[in-house]
Formats: sequence, C-alpha cells, structure tokens
Amino acid sequence: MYLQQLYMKELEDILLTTSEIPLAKKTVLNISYTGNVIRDSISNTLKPSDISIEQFNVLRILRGQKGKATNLQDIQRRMVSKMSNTTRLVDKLILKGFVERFICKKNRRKVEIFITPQGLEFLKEIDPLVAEAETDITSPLSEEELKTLNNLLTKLRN
Amino acid sequence: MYLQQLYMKELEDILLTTSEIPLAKKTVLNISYTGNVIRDSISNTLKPSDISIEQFNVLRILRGQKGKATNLQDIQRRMVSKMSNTTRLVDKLILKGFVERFICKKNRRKVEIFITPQGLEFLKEIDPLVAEAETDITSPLSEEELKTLNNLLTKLRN
DNA sequence: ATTATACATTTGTACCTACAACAGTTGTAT
DNA sequence: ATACAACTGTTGTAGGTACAAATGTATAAT
Repeated sequence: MYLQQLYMKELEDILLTTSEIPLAKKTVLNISYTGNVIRDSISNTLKPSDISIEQFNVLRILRGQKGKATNLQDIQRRMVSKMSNTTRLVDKLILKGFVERFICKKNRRKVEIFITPQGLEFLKEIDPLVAEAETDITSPLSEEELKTLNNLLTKLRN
Repeated sequence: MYLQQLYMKELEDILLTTSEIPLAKKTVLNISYTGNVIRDSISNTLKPSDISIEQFNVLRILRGQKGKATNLQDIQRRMVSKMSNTTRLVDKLILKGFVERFICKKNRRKVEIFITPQGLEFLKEIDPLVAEAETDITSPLSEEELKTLNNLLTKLRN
C-alpha cells in the first residue's frame, strides 16, 4: 500500500506539470497510466473469483454469441487486447469447465467453442461486480465529461 | 494486417455506439483499448532496436538520475506500470551492457543501479524515434483537445 | 544482548503476450 | 489429379506481470 501510494503520487505529479514534458509525451503517458490503473482495478475485482481479465473477456464474448458456434478467430477479433494465443486461454477455461471445444465438421481446420451452463452461471455472478467497478472508476467524471473523453479517445485513434 | 484491421473495426464500432453499452463500461473499454493501441505503436517503434517498452522505461529513469545512485524501489516508483519484478528486468539490461548493479555500501540490503555509457548512447539513438511516435499518435487532436484529454484522465483518477 | 519487526531484494510459480515455426486442411490453378 | 498457396490452429520460446515465500540486513523493543 505504501509503495503503491508513493508510486502513484510520483506519476500524478509528472502528469500535472503543464510544461516540462512535451504534450504528446505527456498524453501518451497519461493514457497508458490510466489504462493500467483501470486494469488493476478490474483485475482486483475479479481476483476473488479466481479468473483473469483475459479469461473473463473470452467468456463474455462467448456469451454474446448466444449459443452460436465461435471459432478462435472470432474471439480474437472481439478482444480488447491483441491475443496471440487464444488457444491456451481456452485451454484454461476448459479446465474450469466454463467452455467446450469441438472440431468444426464443415471445416476441420477450425475449432468451435461454446460456453457451458457453468460458464454462464459464473458470468452471472460476477457481472454486477464488474459493472460496479466500472461505474466506480468513472464516477469522478460527469456524464458530459465522459462523453467528451470518449469522443477525444476515439478521435485520437483516427 | 487483415486480422488486425477487422479486429480494430469491430471494437471501433462498439465504441462508436452512443447507447447500448453503459457509458461507464464504454469509457473503461475505450481507455483500455486506446492504451493498448498506444502500447503497440511504441512497442513497434522499439522493436528494431530489440528492446522492450519496460526495459526502455527503466533506462530512461536511470538516465534521469544523472549519475546518482538508484535502487530498485526508486525505479519501481517511477514506472508507468506496476513492476513486481524489476530485478529480472535489470538482469536483462545488465546482459545488454546498458546498466550496472552494485550493493549499496551504506545499506547492504539495497542495490545501486547505474546506466552505462553504452546505455546512454543507446537511448540517444532511439529517443527521437519514440518522440516521433508520440507526436504521431497524438496528431489527430489539437493542442487544446490534448489538454482537455489530459485533464479528464487526471480527474478520472481523482 | 537477544529477539522481534521492518525493510530491500531475490526467487519460484502461474499466467499472459508476442513472435515464429509447424502441421493439418482446404481451395484453386493448371 | 496434382501441386501449390492460403487458411486455421497449435506449439515452442523469450519476455513480462502478479503474488507469495524466502533471504539477508537494519532497526527497535525489552
């Protein structure tokens, strides 16, 4: 806790200096840092449930398919962070009983992945916890500010 | 390339929907995703020099010390992302000859870490590349917009 | 002086990411 | 029909992250 506070304080200070650091560098740092803070927060929320953010995201994507077959490429396309290895992530979800994997009959190169009832049940339990964390994270900003922030981030990515 | 574009397009679509997703969830997703995009960009910039973002950040911190001794805690405090293991990062920088490590004589629990002339030379070469990437990333936004973005992110973190 | 406590770093383990090499499958062009 | 290229997923390796336990050192309490 002590270390964490010191560390935050130091970076906060850097990010508050209007000058000194070029604006471009400062912005890049600020987004990266905020992203990490958010990641940590969500990660802590999920920790008691013994699941990583990555596994959680895959599960949510599968639920979104509503029973339709999903192959690895589909999953990768929908992920927030690039996934060079969805294979091994799915392996772990299979071990937990949250997911099933079959070879696609129409195209044997593909694998079809489904969420199990246990997977759905699990998601149902942690969804509200994550939603709470999300509103908690964004609570310092008004609705108007959040909209502006979203617009600026989207514009930044072109 | 093909996959990458599809993937981006899909998330971009999600982030452009004004409704459907709660604003808090959308914002969290947007910041995380933008952070990843930035990370990838910087990472690609550093790739030809065979150094990771993390190692690069440690080197920059050491340079900032201007020859003063730096221990592991100091480094951790200044890092953008939490570092549960600076020891092994430093190990790799030592192997590359960019850094030296000594046991602190005043307090033998501590280690003192210094950047070597080769480390400084290396930084000098890649600094402009990184700066260019940073201005490139932020180029879609005006100076005013960047300032607003920084303020909103800082406010979000309280 | 001895013991307990805090500190600074290292080490071990499990998981994730990036990249490259590989293997099996499919589609296609001749 | 065969050869070749493209597709889909798996596996191996190197680095990074999070957490907990271990090691060695310094400081405080008694």
